[in-house]
Amino acid sequence: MAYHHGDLHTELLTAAVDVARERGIEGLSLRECARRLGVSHAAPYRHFEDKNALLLALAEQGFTWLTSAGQRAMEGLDDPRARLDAYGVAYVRFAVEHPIHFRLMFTRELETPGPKRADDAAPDKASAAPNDAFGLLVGAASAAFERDGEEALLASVAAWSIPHGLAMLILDGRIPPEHVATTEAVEQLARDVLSLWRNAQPA
Amino acid sequence: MAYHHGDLHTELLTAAVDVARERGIEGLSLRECARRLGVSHAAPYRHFEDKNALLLALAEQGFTWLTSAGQRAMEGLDDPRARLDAYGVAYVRFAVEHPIHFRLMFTRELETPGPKRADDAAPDKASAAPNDAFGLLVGAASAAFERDGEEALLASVAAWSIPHGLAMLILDGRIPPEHVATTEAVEQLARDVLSLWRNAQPA
DNA sequence: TGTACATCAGTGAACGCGCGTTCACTGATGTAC
DNA sequence: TGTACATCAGTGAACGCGCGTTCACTGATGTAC
Repeated sequence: MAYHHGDLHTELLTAAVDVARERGIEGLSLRECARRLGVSHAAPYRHFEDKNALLLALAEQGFTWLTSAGQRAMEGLDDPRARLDAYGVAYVRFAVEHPIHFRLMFTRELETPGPKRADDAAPDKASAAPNDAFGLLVGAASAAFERDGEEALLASVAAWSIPHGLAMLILDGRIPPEHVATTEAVEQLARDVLSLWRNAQPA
Repeated sequence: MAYHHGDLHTELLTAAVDVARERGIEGLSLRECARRLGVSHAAPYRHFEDKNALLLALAEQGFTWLTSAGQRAMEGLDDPRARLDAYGVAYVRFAVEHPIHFRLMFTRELETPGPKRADDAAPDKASAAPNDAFGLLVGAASAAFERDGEEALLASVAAWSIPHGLAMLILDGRIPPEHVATTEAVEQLARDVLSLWRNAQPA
């Protein structure tokens, strides 16, 4: 293997996901990633400022993937409610397929980079990726619930809660295994849950 | 202060919550808890077998509290849908008031004690506390959705997803602050979200 | 009431660990002429 | 085509850190007689 690695940046991202899947996100270390890639433990620092930067990069990648998965799912659908449900199903599927990314995306501390809490400048170089994903949701939700302005936000939160909650419950192992054994089963479960609420009667 | 501490067991639990609130669950260490209680760092081992045991105790405490909060919320209500909604609101409120407990309750690895994975005996001394909380939910959900048997589970998952998702989104800072500024605001938000779904039309 | 003793909850020194990060370095790569 | 040089991506030794856990110990507590 050459001295120069080729694409260590990208490989670090995927190695990090592998490690985190095996050991949990808390068990993830840069040194272990380097080890697996057959590279010295200082090498990652040529590609990421620090560990947090790598985690942030994964989160951003996750938001990008989620956005395109959502767009793909809603493609060709016209009915606003069908579109919203499709997004919800895609959301749950994304979480199940990319659990590390998903968790990282919602780990609050990652948002504002690092330990420079009381800093001055630090222009919050949060990426636009989360906003894209969220914007997509707001659009779909306000159309489906026929709300706008102030109420669009409420509709978005409502629309978001179901797939988010279901995704979290699945990732945390709270759903009986037979309902999450395959991707198809997961999608079916998500659809069933959504339709159960659609058919709910006002109290 | 006496040589004997009085009730170190209990105080360790509350100290752990304090530390975790400040530093995050990953930043929680037994040594820091001991430090804060003015006790040597070995003292906790008189009360908990290891760190994981303390975390488990907190999770169990959380389930107990959640169960009684749910029962209290549904007390005196007859309509099944009103009962389910009350449980949901209480659920979100509990998460906001006890975020550390809540997260610990759903951190999967905690369920089966410690590193004895390939062990033989280890009769899985998981407590009944989670089952109580879950049983309460299943009962409320199947009554509200008028499902039983196999479908009761689906109804439960559906009923669980909304408050769980909303709770997680709040804890992870994804809901605009004005909606979560006070306990009352949180309860109102939970009610609004639930009623939005109750009034949703079939697609 | 007093004494002997078992028990229990603390102490503090010590262990080994893996980690994040920095640093001066060196080998590889590619570009200007 | 060949050479000089800047740049960049690696290396490996070293730093300091806080942690979980164990151990032999000691001081306090309470009970039996």
